[in-house]
Amino acid sequence: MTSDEPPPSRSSLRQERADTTRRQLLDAARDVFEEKGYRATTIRAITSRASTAQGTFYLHFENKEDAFGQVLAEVWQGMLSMVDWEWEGDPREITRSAVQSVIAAVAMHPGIARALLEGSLDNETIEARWMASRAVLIERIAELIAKEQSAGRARDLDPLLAAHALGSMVEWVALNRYALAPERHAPGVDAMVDAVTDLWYHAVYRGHGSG
Amino acid sequence: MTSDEPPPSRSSLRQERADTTRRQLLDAARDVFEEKGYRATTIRAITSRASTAQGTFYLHFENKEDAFGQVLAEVWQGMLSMVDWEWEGDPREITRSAVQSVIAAVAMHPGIARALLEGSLDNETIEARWMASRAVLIERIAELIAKEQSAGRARDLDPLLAAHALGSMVEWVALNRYALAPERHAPGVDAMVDAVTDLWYHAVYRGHGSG
Amino acid sequence: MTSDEPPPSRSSLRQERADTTRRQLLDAARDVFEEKGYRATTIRAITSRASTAQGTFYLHFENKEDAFGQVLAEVWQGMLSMVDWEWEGDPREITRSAVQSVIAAVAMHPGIARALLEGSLDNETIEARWMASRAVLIERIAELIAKEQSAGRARDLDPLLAAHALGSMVEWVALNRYALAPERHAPGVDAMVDAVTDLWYHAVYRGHGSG
Amino acid sequence: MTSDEPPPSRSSLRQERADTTRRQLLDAARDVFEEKGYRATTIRAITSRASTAQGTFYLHFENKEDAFGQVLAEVWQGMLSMVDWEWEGDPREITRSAVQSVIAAVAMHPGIARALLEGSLDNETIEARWMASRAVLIERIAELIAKEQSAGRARDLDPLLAAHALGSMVEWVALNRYALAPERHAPGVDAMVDAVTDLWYHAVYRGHGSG
DNA sequence: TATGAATGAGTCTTCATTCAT
DNA sequence: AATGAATGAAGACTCATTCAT
Repeated sequence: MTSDEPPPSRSSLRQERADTTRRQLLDAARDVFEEKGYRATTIRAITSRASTAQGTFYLHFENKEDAFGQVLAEVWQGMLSMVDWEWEGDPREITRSAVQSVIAAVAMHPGIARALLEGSLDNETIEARWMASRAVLIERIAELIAKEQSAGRARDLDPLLAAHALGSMVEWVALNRYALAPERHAPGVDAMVDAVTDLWYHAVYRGHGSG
Repeated sequence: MTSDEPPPSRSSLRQERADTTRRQLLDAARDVFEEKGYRATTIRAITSRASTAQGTFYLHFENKEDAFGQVLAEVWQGMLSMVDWEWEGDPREITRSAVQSVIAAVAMHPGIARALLEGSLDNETIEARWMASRAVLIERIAELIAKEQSAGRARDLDPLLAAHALGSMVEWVALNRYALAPERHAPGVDAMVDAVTDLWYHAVYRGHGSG
Repeated sequence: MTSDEPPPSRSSLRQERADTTRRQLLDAARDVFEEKGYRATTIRAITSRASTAQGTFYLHFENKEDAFGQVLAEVWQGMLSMVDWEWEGDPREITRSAVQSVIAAVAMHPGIARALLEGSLDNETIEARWMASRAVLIERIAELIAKEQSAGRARDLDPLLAAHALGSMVEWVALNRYALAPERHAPGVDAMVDAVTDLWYHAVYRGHGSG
Repeated sequence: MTSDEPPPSRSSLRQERADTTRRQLLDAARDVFEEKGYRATTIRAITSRASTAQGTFYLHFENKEDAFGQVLAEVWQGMLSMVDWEWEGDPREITRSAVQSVIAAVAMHPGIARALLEGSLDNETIEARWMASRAVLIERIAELIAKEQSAGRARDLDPLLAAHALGSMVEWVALNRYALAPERHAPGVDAMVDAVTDLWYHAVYRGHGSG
């Protein structure tokens, strides 16, 4: 009682309960989206896995789209932190780190990545969110290219168009190899990262002797 | 048509009718898929546009997936013929032609391209077909790279992995820019083709002075 | 076969079937609306009573509102034909006939009348339909009053306002006595008609000695 | 308030709190019923407007029906006091006053009036309350008519039936014009009151020359 | 071959009410 | 007295597919 923590108020206890429920729902949602994809995921499946009444879902989310958004935010959180590249240092390493981040993120949550694709085709809000997210990434790539051009290291190409193309390359390679047709025995993440990094590097950087 | 043909048997007449109906359905299906996408397309919408009864659809197609497959076969036909690149000549021109083919094909049938993506996420058969189709394309790219390597023009890289990455780049750029979010004021096809070709070329070919 | 009737075409046979189904649904809808009112009536209740699948309902009606509209049209049909008064003859008889028509119509289908009231409060389309229907009736009453004024028989009063008030009187008496609170032992239709007619007559017509 | 009162006991303080809460809820309920009508009013909307938890509602009311009843009691209170006509004086003025009271009451709380109608169709208890309330009013009208008949002023008609009809006329005119379809450019309250009064008067009172 | 009426499974969402704290 | 999280029942509507004619 003399400690600097306030006694747990009535509301904080309830809050704790609510948070638990919310977490159960969010975890369940993540799992179901991962397994079933966006459209095939039903509210009932989520609440059922979370051992909750259906109505409880709507206490914590507006609707399926909202729940997916929150699941994405969490997974994205991890992905974005990975994407928080070091922009300083060896160009090749920077490139590699960027490529690695994206591919690893998709490889880690292939079902969610696939659901994102599916959700975007089904729901304009999800599409808009994703496109906005992509735009940020591409913008950063464009900035990197521009900076390297200023330093005389990168070739003379339109930074934004190049960023679009290179970002697309990484993204689609990742989605195709790890989120679509996952039955194929894809090459390991590392080999893929190496190959893509190599292409990216030579596409952007100038004169490297013989390659 | 005048006399040297046997009088059309009853069955051939019937066959002719059936072919007409089939064609109407196929045209209608193509249009509706283009407009609505895969999931949003209903059998009723197709038969309605074809001025046919709903049941008639099932005389000519097994189900929606089958109809989409047949639509795709026709459109693909056109797309693949465009992809029938000239593999001889100036490497840069070969590259450009390949890039151009893919982007133009998507730009010409954006709705179908989007529906293909959507259908693949919804239906394993469609996904498998697409993946098979992709594999052919990628295989050809890999062969091209290998050949250029033999000729000493291309750098030393894994042809298949590189083909995957480069094919993905072109494909996803095309889909993103022309089939998804088409409201964005995308750069013209030509500018995009130039930019992608340039990246591809420098990524693959060796030593080009300063770039 | 030699008669002038065409042999029943395939479609007419099917049409007949469809008409039967439609009739079953319409009858069922009328009964359920009559029993349960507007809101409490569910599609399932209707199709269940009609021994039909739920989907079949939507083959014949757009939705509940539409079905109610069609039920109303039939019942209304009967009511309107009753309301197709003779506008010539003894003023008192005209008045009586009008009053009688409305009250009898409600007394004959009290549940539907109640459902109409309920539906109007729930659904703007239904409300609009009813209001339009009322407007016609009131307009006719107003015309009658105006005519009687021209003939020097009716008092000098605003025909439209009077029509509103008198129409409301009949309508609400009917609804209250026969559609709401039907548990009360209401006076017989005839006594009510007499009383209302008498009030109406004296309210409108001029100088009748002592009454 | 200053000193001659005993110090408020803990329970009376609590009571005071409760009364405040109750009042907030009642005010909120009145406002929401007025705005949304009976069915569309949710407990959540009421407690939300009252800045109260949902559970609190059930400490003060049994359910929605009960809350509406209490709201009605308050509003009715006001309405009934208006209906506390002067039963002495010029017959025409008495009539006018009665008509005016009803119409003004509805015009003052159109939403509540509409909700009453709606609630009556939804809930037997509300319907019974209303019917009981109506009965009192009609009874008084009947008494007035009987009295006027004794005085030789009113015509020879069944007082109760006439009261039903005349009460209905006023009530339904008011509800229609001011609580339902309020978008119509209704005639002003005064014009309507005049017209209805005029009809009522001539319907009931005897021999007034030419009108 | 063509018809089109019939089927019925499947899903989101709202809301009055309860109850542990 | 107050809280507010949790409950779970209830209902409209779509659509791929079948089948008797």
